[in-house]
This record gives sequence, C-alpha cells and structure tokens, in this order.
Amino acid sequence: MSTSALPYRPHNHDACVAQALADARAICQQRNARLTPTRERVLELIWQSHKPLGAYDVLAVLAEDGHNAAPPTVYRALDFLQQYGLVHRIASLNAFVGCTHAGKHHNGMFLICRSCGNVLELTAPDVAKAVSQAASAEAFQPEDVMIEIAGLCPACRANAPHD
Amino acid sequence: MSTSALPYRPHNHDACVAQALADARAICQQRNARLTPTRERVLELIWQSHKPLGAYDVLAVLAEDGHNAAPPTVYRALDFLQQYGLVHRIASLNAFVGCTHAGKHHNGMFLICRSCGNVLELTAPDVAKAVSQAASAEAFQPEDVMIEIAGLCPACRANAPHD
DNA sequence: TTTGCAAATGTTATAATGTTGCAAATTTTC
DNA sequence: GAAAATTTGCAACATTATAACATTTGCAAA
Ligand SMILES: [Zn+2]
Ligand SMILES: [Zn+2]
Ligand SMILES: [Zn+2]
Ligand SMILES: [Zn+2]
Repeated sequence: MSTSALPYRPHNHDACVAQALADARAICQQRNARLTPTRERVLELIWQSHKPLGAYDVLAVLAEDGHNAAPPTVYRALDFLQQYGLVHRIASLNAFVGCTHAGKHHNGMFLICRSCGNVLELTAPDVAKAVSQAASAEAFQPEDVMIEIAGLCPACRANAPHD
Repeated sequence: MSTSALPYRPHNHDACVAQALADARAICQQRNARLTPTRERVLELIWQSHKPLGAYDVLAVLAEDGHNAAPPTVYRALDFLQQYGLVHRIASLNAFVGCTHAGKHHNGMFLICRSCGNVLELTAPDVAKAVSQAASAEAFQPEDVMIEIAGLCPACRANAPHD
C-alpha cells in the first residue's frame, strides 16, 4: 500500500503522513490553535504527496471529497498551516509541502528536483550562519529566509547521468 | 535630478541606469543577442526603479509610452533579459530587478526590505559554498540557487527601531 | 534585388494563482 | 444561554502568466 508517488527516500508513507498529522495535532493543542477538519484534511493532502501541491490541486481533491470548497477555503487553511509552521510555501513553484521539522524553530532550505519534482527540506546550520553573516555585513535584519535550490536529485542523476 | 524613489544607497541613479544599459548592450553584442528597442526599454524601466517591478507595472509604463503592448510582449522581453543575466526574477514578489553583476557568473542573493521595498543583490561566496556543501551532502546536484531574504534594511531599521 | 528563412513581435483569448468583502455558522467565553 | 470571537461559505474580482496563431522584421544566400 501507499507510496504511489515514490518519495525521495523510500519509506512507509502512510505512517509518515499519520505521524505528521499526530504531530500537527499536538502542536496545535499546545498552542491553542484549532486544527479544524478542513485544515487537517488540507494538511493530510499536502503530506500525501511528497511533491509540492498547488492550492488548486488541493481544491480539486477537496471537490472529489464532496467538499464544495472555494479558493479562499484552501488559501485560509494554507495560511493557518504556514502560520503554525506545518507547511512551507515553495515560491518558485507556487506550491506547498509539509514541513518535516514542524514544531522546531528552523529555516527550511529546499532541494527541488527538476526531473521528478520531489522536494527535500533540510536544515543547514552552516548555510543559515553564512546567510546571517552576509546580511549583517549589510546591516540588514533578516526576518524570513527563503532558500530554494532547483537541480537533480540522486535518483534522477543516476537515471540521466549525461545531462 | 532623478532618484525619486530613494535607492538603497544614495547615488546618481540616471548614471546608474545608463551604465547598466551600456553594459547590457556590450553583453548582448558579445553574445550575438539582439537587444531590441522593446527589450532595452523594459530593461531601462526595471533599472529605473530599485524596487522590483512587476510585469504588469512594466506593461503600464509601456502603455504610457504609447507602445500598445500586451502581456506576452513584456514576458518575452523579461525572459530574454533573464536568459542573458540582465535581470533577476524575485519569486517571492513576482517581480523583477536589474542584475547588478551582469556578465559575471554569479548566484544572486537578495535582501528585500519589507518596509521600503528596496532590494539589494549580493554575491556571498560563503553562502554559495555552504549551500553547495549542503546539497552535496545529499548527493543533490544544484543548478539554480534562489536565496531571498525578507527583512528590514538599515534605513528602515533606524526609522522604526522597535518592531 | 529578390527570395527565403529564422527570430521577433502583434493579437486574441485563456489559464493559473491569489484576494476582498460580507453574511452565515460555529465555537468559545462569560 | 447570550455575547463575542473565530471560522467557514460564497460570489465576485484581481493579479500573474501562457497558448496559439498571424504578421512583421532582420539578415543572408541566390
Ligand atoms: Zn520546515
Ligand atoms: Zn529527481
Ligand atoms: Zn545578478
Ligand atoms: Zn527599507
């Protein structure tokens, strides 16, 4: 069962999603935030795909669910999930992925495979430090750091070595 | 004269634009690319504003020029300018800025002030190295690195210290 | 000069992404 | 239970970007 869209590293993705949802519930409870059914469903949908999911992709699945939702429903849910660090928006793709470090204070850095579309979120302290120093050197006060790297993942490199 | 929209650091912005255009002409000639009037005008408009300019902002100015352009005209010009490294697209803003390192091989890193809207492009070798190492550690082959940092520029920090 | 081709532009329509505003429903608080 | 706050439903709209095809332009070979 599961892993129809082969993720970046093989694993039981159903368990992966279930864990993410459990974490999300815990985080929201701790912070007195309401993980309503719609919000939870949106989070689940985003997690089920390791590939970034667009807002209108989410909307389409909600429609299949029988949920007669309009764009604001999805965008509001996504805003909420972002606010609580449960999903990230990938600006270069206009799409969203589940945060793999939810709850922890972190600045994600995303490796986006241009071939298979999978995305891996990393926390790279060296990168964060270098970015912070570069900003400081300009007396700039960073608040939101966005790092998105498009390229080829290991699997796709192996499949197409001469590119 | 000029500098109606105060840039990040004070300077004669007309000269700044003129230099950028001269550089662009040289780069295009060297690479046998045609910097046509529309392309050059779009580049000029983008340079005239230190703040990122949206495609439809460009379109509006072209209309004022009397140039009855449609969206594809602008997007094509922008594609061309990006391809030759003359402008960058800021994904988090859906907008474009002139490249301050045109011709040189570089990966821009952008400091975007959320208060005044100005953008500073840096080349930070330490950041580039750290990113490259982090990607290597995942056996990922980076091709396009996007770093956009939203925050407060020095001037705006000074104006609103307690935020 | 003319002809032929590729690159660039014009034109129309449409797709994709994201927002505003307000009313109704739900949940929380008192 | 009533009042207040949060969340959702809904309709319209705004912004950003692309597709498809016709036309023009720049350039070079015949
Ligand atoms: Zn994260
Ligand atoms: Zn891949
Ligand atoms: Zn640049
Ligand atoms: Zn500023």
